[in-house]
Amino acid sequence: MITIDTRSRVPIYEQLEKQIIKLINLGIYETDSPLPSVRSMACELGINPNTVSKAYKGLEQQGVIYTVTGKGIFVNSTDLSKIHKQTIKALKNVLIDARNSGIQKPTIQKIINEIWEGAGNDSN
Amino acid sequence: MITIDTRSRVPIYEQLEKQIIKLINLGIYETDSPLPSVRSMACELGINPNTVSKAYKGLEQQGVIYTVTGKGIFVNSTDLSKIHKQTIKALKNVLIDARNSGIQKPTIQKIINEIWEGAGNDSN
Amino acid sequence: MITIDTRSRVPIYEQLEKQIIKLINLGIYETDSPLPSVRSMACELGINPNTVSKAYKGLEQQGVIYTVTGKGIFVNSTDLSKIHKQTIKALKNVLIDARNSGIQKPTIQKIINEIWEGAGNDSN
Amino acid sequence: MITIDTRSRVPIYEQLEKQIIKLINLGIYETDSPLPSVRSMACELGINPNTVSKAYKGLEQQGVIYTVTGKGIFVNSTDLSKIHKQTIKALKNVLIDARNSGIQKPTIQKIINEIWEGAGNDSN
DNA sequence: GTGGTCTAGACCACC
DNA sequence: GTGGTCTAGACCACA
Repeated sequence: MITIDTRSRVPIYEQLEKQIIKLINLGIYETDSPLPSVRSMACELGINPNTVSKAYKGLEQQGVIYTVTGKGIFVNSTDLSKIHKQTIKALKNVLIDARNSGIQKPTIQKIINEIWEGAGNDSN
Repeated sequence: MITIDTRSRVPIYEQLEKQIIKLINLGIYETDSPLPSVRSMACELGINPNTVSKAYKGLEQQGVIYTVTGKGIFVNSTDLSKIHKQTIKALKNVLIDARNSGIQKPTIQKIINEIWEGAGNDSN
Repeated sequence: MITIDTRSRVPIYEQLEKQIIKLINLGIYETDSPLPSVRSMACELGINPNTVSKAYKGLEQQGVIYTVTGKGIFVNSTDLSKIHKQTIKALKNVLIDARNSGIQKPTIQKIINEIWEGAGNDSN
Repeated sequence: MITIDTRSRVPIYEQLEKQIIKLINLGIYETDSPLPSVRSMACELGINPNTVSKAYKGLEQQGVIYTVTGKGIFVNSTDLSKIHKQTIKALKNVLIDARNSGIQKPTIQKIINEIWEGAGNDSN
C-alpha cells in the first residue's frame, strides 16, 4: 500500500508522512485504529526504523496520530486541517513562482483538471 | 530590486535565481543586456560572490543567460519555456499532495485567484 | 586507481570526472554500486571535498551517477551515451582544427591506431 | 573572411589564431605578404585591439608570422609544423578521452570521413 | 556517517 | 575590470 522511492530527492520520512496522510484521507486508516508498529513498517518498506520513527513523530506533532506508550500508534482523527494549512502554504509558494515566471492562469487550470480527474499517482 | 532572506530555508542561490527570472519575465532584464557582475551583485546583496556565481551558473545551465568570460553575464533570451517546464513539474507534485490530503478543487481555485489578482510578493 | 595532476591546466574536477567515467566504462564501478564518499575520495586524493563534490555533481547532471542524501553516491547506469555525445562534439572541433591547419588524413589514422592499440594513459 | 563568435567559450584570440592559420594553409595569406594591422583587424572584427595583438603575438611565438617594426606583420612561411604539433597534442588528448569512455574505433572513422569530405565549417 | 549550502579569501585567464 | 577554479572550514538535514 505504501511505496518508497529511495532514489528520490524527497526525504524518505516525508514520502512516508504523505502516504500515510493519503491513506487516512481515503479512509483506509480510520480514527482510533492502529498504524503498523515502527519496526514492522520499517521492515516491510526496507528502510531504517529511525526514519519511520521520524515520520510518525512528525505526524504526531501535526496532531494526526497519537501514541499510547506500550500499546502503539493510532489515528487521532480524520480532521486534516493542520496538514492542509501546510500544503496550502507550499502550494502558494509554487504558484507565486509560476506567476512570476510568466505562466498563464489557463495553463494552471488545465493542470488542475488533469490532476483532479486523472488517475493521479504520488508525488515523489 | 532583489531581496534575499538569509534566514529562509530556501537556499540563497535559489532565491536569487527565482528573482532574476521574475525580473527577466517582467522585461526589466532584456535580451543581451548584462546582469550585474558577480562581485557587484554579491556586494549589493551582502552575500558571497560564490553564491551569486552558483545562481548564475544554474540559470546558464537552464539556457536563460550566457557568460562571456572577461566581459560579463548576459540575458540569453526572454523565452522562459524551459523554466516553465520545471516549475510546472514542481506545481504538479504539490497539487497531487493537495488532492491526496483531501483539499477540494474550489479551495485551490480561490488560492489561484488570490495570487493572480493580488499584488503577491515572492515565495522565499 | 585515480591520479590527479594538480599542476595540469585541466581543472581537477574535470580530471576526476574523466577518470571516473573511465572506471565505469571498464566496469570497475558497476551500476548501483557506490562511489567513494566525497570526504574519503577527497582525503585519498589529497584535494578539497568541494572539488570532489563538484565533479560528482557534474557526473550527476550528465546522468551517470545519482545521489541519495545521507547514504552516498551511486552509479546510475553504465550507459555512457550522453557522455559520448559531448566527447564526440569536442573531437569534431579538434578534428576541424586539424584539417584547417593542413594535417593530412593518414596522419590522423596513425594517431588513432597508436591510441587504440597502445596501452595509452590518461589525458590530463 | 574571418568571423568571431563573442559568445563562444573559446577565447577570441584563439579563434583569431585558428582562422589566420586556416587562411595561411589555404594559401590566401602567402609567405611574406602582410597581414592587416592590429588596428584595422580589430576595427573590422569589432573586437579589442589588445585581443588582436595577443593573437598576433601567439602566432609570432609559434614562428608563423614575423613583425617588422614600423612596417607591419608578415607571414613567415607556410610551414605549419609547429602548429601541427600542438594540434596533434590536443587531438591525442581528446582521442584518449574518447577511447576511455568506450567510443569505438569505427565511430571515430566515420567522424573523420565526415569532416574531411564534408563542407566543414569552423570549430568555435 | 552521508551530501548540501555558505563563507572568506586566494590565484588564474581573458578582455 | 570580468568570470572560473580551488581551498579551508563552518553549519545543516538526512539516514
